[in-house]
Amino acid sequence: MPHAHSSSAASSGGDDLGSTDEVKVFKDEGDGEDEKRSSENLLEEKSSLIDWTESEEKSGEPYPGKLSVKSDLSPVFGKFEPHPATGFNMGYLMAPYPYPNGGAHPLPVSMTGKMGLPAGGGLSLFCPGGELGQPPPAHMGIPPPYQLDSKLAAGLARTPMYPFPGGTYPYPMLSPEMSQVAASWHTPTMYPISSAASGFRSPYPTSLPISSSSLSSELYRFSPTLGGGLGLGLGPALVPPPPSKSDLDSHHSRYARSLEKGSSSSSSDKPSDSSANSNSKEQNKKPHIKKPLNAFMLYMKEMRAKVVAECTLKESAAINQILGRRWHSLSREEQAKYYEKARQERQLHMQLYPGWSARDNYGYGSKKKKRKKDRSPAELGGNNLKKCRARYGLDQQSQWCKPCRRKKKCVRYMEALAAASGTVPMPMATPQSPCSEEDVKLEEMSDASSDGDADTPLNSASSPGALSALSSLASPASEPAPAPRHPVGTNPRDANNPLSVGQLTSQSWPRAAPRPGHEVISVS
DNA sequence: GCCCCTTTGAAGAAT
DNA sequence: ATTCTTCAAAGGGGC
Repeated sequence: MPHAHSSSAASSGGDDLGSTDEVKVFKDEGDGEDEKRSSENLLEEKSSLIDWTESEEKSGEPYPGKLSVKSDLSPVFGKFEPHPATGFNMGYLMAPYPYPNGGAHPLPVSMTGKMGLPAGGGLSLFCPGGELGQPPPAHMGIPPPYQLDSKLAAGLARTPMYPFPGGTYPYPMLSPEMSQVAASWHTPTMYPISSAASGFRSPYPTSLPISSSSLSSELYRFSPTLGGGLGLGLGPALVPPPPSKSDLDSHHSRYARSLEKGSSSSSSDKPSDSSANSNSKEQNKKPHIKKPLNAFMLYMKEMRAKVVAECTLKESAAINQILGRRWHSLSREEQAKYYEKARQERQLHMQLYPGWSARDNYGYGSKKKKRKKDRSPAELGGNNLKKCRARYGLDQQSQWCKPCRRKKKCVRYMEALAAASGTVPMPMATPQSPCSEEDVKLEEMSDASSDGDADTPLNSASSPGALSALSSLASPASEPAPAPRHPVGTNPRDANNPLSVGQLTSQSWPRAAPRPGHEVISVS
């Protein structure tokens, strides 16, 4: 699997370009020692964050009613200042992290001119209003439950939400209001039992007896499709938007419908408990108890519409990249809110569906998804690479590049990469490059969703040459080798380290790690 | 209409 | 114990 490969490749050094999120955390660029230390601090802090919430839970206060701010805030977080708006958007190539040193400025607008990229003319920005990695100011509070029609959102004026002048960030990371916001954080849940039902302070006591009958009635009563029920005043995770067409396929709606049709089966029953003789179609429509949302999912759900409204992007894949970036730029407290939320979601889920297991959902759907390792290379994108090569007349040695995944010759990518790395612009910019601005933009949107990662050298250590070739462009040879991805005790898979940044098996595009003084830019 | 993409995190499966 | 895989949401896009 590319995941594993990329992991080893990263640790083997020399592929800064192939850096993924976690590499960024442990990246050794710039002030190697300091940043490494900062990265370690970040993980330590995040780990302690979870330990902290877990300890609260263990102490019998699953919902303490407050989410106090730790006093010993890490300098890491203090240093984490989301980078301000950049007028040069890499789209899929955007790095999700702010500059840990806090002193780096993003690519100045003037840079676009230096790179031969119009600042606002031919270069259409995905997010003209500002840098997408910006988390909302804490004082803006929690956005209301929204389910903006993306089309409608697209038509909205692109007024910058955070029209901060370049290089500035107008609000402190740890505003005094943050703790208030955190303190008032309700723990909305995606499950149709309201915290209001059992009290605010401890809505989901572990001792809460959940009988099938009572639970069923509760679920029916609070079904999202039944007019809100006790969902009033609750957050977006608990109060789904009015059912849309797509919602009809959602778990909530399916589940609600199943309840409405008849509560013949206990709501706590697993879906697999229903008749095995049902035809496949019906089976597919069986109540499907979905996994509880993790912290990032909750964050995504909440922030997606906002990002969509800010950007011209519509593709969820691109939006998710932005959200991932924002996620990493969130402050400790802001993330803590979502981790706490997610923890309670899990807790409630466990109570609602005691026998449920994540494996119950394996293969859910019309047909079981093929496991990636069982897929053929073609299924994993090999054909796409071939098609892409044919399309642009590239030779067999051609490698994907990001964001267009076409070839290293991609002018825009190389320019952006060179600019981001501070190196001399590449001599790759050939007139016959297929990457026109519009082309790149379109390709970003299409190619990114049309090929797998198995045959994506940039995403795989199977092509160290391509990686090193590109990384050499982004990284001066004098730079130290990347630090280990996962220092001892920081394995992101470690159950005790749910706050790990990135994922060992990240399927993300490798990103060019930002350097102090350079913003990772985007070509669109 | 199904599946992919893309993100992070959780959890189960596999090694 | 570690690594790998799947699934959560979302919706455009490919086939």
